[in-house]
Amino acid sequence: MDYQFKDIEKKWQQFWADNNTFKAENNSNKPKYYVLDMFPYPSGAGLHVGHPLGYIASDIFSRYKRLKGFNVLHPMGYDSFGLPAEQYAIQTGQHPSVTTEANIATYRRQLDQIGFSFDWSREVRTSSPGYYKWTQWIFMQLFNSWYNKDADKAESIDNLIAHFEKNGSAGINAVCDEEILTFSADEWSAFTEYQQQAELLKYRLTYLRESTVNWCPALGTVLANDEVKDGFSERGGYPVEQKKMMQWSMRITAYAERLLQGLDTIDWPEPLKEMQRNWIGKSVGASVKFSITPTLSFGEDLGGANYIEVFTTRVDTIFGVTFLVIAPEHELVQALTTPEQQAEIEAYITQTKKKSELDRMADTKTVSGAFTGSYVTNPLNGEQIPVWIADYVLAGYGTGAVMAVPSGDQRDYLFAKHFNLPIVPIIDIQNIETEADPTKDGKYINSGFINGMAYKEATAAVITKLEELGAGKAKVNFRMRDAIFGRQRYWGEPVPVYFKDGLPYLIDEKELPLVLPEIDKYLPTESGEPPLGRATDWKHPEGEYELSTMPGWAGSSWYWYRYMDAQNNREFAGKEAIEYWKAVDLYIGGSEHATGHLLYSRFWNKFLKDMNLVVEEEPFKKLINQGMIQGRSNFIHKINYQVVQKTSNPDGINTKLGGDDIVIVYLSYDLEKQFLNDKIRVKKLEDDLNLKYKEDLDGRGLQISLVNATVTAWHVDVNIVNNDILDIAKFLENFPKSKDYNTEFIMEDNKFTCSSEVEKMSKSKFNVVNPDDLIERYGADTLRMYEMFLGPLEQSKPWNTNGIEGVFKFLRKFWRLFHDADWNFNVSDAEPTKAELKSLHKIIRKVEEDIERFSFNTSVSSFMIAVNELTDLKCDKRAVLQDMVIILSPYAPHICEELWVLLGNTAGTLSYAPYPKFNPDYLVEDEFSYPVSINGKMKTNVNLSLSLDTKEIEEMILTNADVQKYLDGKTPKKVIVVKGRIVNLVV
RNA sequence: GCUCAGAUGGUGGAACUGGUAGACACGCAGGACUUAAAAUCCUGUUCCCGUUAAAGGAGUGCGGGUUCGAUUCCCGCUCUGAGUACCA
Repeated sequence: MDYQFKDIEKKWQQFWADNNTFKAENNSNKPKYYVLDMFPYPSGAGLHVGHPLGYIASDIFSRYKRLKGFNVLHPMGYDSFGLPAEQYAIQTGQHPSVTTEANIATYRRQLDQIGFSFDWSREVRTSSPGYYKWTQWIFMQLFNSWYNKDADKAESIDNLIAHFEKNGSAGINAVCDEEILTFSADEWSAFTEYQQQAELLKYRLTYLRESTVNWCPALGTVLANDEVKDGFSERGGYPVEQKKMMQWSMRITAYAERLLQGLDTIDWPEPLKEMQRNWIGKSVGASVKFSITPTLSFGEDLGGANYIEVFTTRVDTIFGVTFLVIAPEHELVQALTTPEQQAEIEAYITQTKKKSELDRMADTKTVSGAFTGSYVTNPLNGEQIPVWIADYVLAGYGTGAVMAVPSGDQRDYLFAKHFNLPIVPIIDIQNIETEADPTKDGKYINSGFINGMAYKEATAAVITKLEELGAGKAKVNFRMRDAIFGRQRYWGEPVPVYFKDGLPYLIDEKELPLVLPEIDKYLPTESGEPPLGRATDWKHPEGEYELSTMPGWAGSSWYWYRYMDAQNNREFAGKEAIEYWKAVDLYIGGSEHATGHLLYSRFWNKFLKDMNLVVEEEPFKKLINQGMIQGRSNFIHKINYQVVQKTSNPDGINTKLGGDDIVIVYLSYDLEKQFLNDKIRVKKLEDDLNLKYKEDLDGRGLQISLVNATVTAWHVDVNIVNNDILDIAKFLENFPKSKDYNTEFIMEDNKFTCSSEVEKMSKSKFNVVNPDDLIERYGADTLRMYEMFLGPLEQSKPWNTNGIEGVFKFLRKFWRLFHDADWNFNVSDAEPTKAELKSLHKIIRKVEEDIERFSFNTSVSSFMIAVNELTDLKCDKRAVLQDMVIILSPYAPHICEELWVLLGNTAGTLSYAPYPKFNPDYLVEDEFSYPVSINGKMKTNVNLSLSLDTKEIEEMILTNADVQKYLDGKTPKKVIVVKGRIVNLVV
């Protein structure tokens, strides 16, 4: 029979499901291998076309690893809490769980028909109570923990309480809020319950704090920094504003250093690691205190502080400081402002506030600021330094204050120039005539005791001096902020917390899961509380439950552990399962999760490790980014002509644009250039059109004019365009507009071509290609191989189905190797020939090498070469073909299962068949065709035995008649012979 | 601005540690089969010049360099994509 992909694929998908072919055991003599895909959010649009790319790659790898004798865990699930389902619920009143369920069904159907080897018995859904019970449980562990900097790990809050009871706050080195109390053991005991809990909250790894959040009024929720792009929400593109709110936060900053260090231990793409490094943003420097010049005559209260603390990465430039700049929001601004400067400062602050965050970011060129009137003292030379405020200093970074060194920092330089502040050079080789020079080379000048020193020495000396004076110390600063962990939304995990006297308490573990309550509407309450405020009975016996829910990243920050032991209802995953699978060996997914999911997951993993709940410090040993799939749009070109009034009126010729109601004229793209410049052809077309539509035109006294005609490109559905050639019949069928109007297609040779462009894939651009359609037309095996054939996995590429025919032809050709001319299955048991074995072993080695380096596109090409060779050799030997079936099976599993059984093997054994062993003996050659180049230019080939040594080769080449011809009697100056590779003659 | 990635025929792309640039596939052109079309098969296909096959020459974004030899290594630049953005 001919290759019937539909029957074959359905049959084997059913077989795999019925026989649990890909069920992984949590125990095996085989080595383990864990292949993870980023699980999808089940959106209403169905599986996004970008998804299969990574899934196919990971599936090929999983199937390959099984053949290689590994116990492979390859699970799939759904990140099923999220905004779109809730938006839909708001519009339709339908419960998000209903939509989610329906969408999951679609996803499952789509995934199944691609033939993935997932172990579905381990499926997870973040929105099912059986799953989010453990998300809530992990939240509780975080609540019950603090970060001990001395031990450099998280510890139980009970340890901290014990310490407080015994020693008070002394000797605690914790990552905590800035304002903590200092107290003795006795004082602690004397604290009320409320005071104790309030104090402990400042240490917990998840805590409540008033923070400035990205509030999105349109979505009615708070967004994480990585969900905001240029002041707009990433999802939906609604404006985002800054708002102060009581919020749950996660003390991810406690792990900043470990998150940074850990990057060096994992095999991830360098750009991705770089993104995380930038996000963490470690800078090594020093903090310096500039004491405020005493006796503030205007008598403001400084609140105990008599200094401004700055953070700098160039403490060596401290002698070049000529002013201090603090953020307009800095807490000392009011205190520092002198009465004379009051008006100016106030005006500046008002002006800054008016500017939105967006403007402030966009407008980096204009210099602005205001003088407070106060001065501080440089701790190293006692100089009086004016204090300014300016919005280029950010309140949220460092201490919100900088020491300005205009000679070395360009922004400070511009500021100094603008406000006429002094610029002092501090390094002998510095050139500061037109701009700042941040050099670290040269020797210091104008710099007190470090004059004459070099950078390293000077930095150390300054820090030592500052420490002596108590005016500063070495300090490391991170850009990363604690992660906000709350959404004012319904469709998320409820936070397992209730409030008593305004302080949060955990619910009892026995009460988990705290199930999402039913509500009447999915909108905030009239008083502006989150949707959970609508639930009746949303109360704990001791107090009110938390009304916000967890953010999207909560459920995805630990899901790979749930796969290890998905049915466990006593633990998030059993110890044995965790100790067996340990960590993910290969993770494939998009780089868009670089600073979200992938960072939060590493954070939770490190925390779980500190709690001795998991065994690995890093969750994803190797990670590969699949490239983004862009859209490839097609355009149909329409001629915009004019319709002219036949009889001119007194004002001359009356013209109007367009004539769609008479006839729409489309121009084949390949004709466009020559056509519009060809006056004769244009005139001919004009006459033709006027003749053809004469009746209609005459009736209205009109005439078509192609003078000054232009062409406009319109998006056309890529699904009715094949290799840029439009299917006109389908076009007329699909577009109502074309049906109701007369339509002309200007073309040659019956081919109407469209132009194309790469842009974002979207419905509005008619460039969405649904994998379902391709499977219908070519089958899953073709789709799988074609997606790999497109190019390197990591590279972004437009979704273009131009070459899919070639892959389909390849599979048919492969099928034909096993069949005779009448499509009868027919293989021979004869011994394979040398040439057949050579082809086979070439591909065995090549595919193995390619898969190991994730170069799937090159192995598809190699398969084609192998099948071409075997076809030419008319190979029908079982010994060769059976091995071919095994090595091709990870790529095209359905056709291979079918052939495997036709070859007489037991159904279902292919997935665990041993991978053929490569034997180099079959590839040994005894001759090589040496390319001979002269001065590096390839001229000719000479066949020589590989047993010859260099000297003999040289002789043979020089005496070769062909080579002599090229040498033209000259003797080469130099002869380079690389055995088995090349010969190069220098003349 | 900074950081990272990339640039090879008409198109997607190949070329492992410097060693025959353009594998494989699409498209295109020509041919076979067919009443015809589709499907299938065969041949050709980097460009220029030339042609009976030839023989030349140029060529991996641009300009230099190292080397017997560079798509590959080094320096400078241009463009494209991604991330990030007054980070002190």
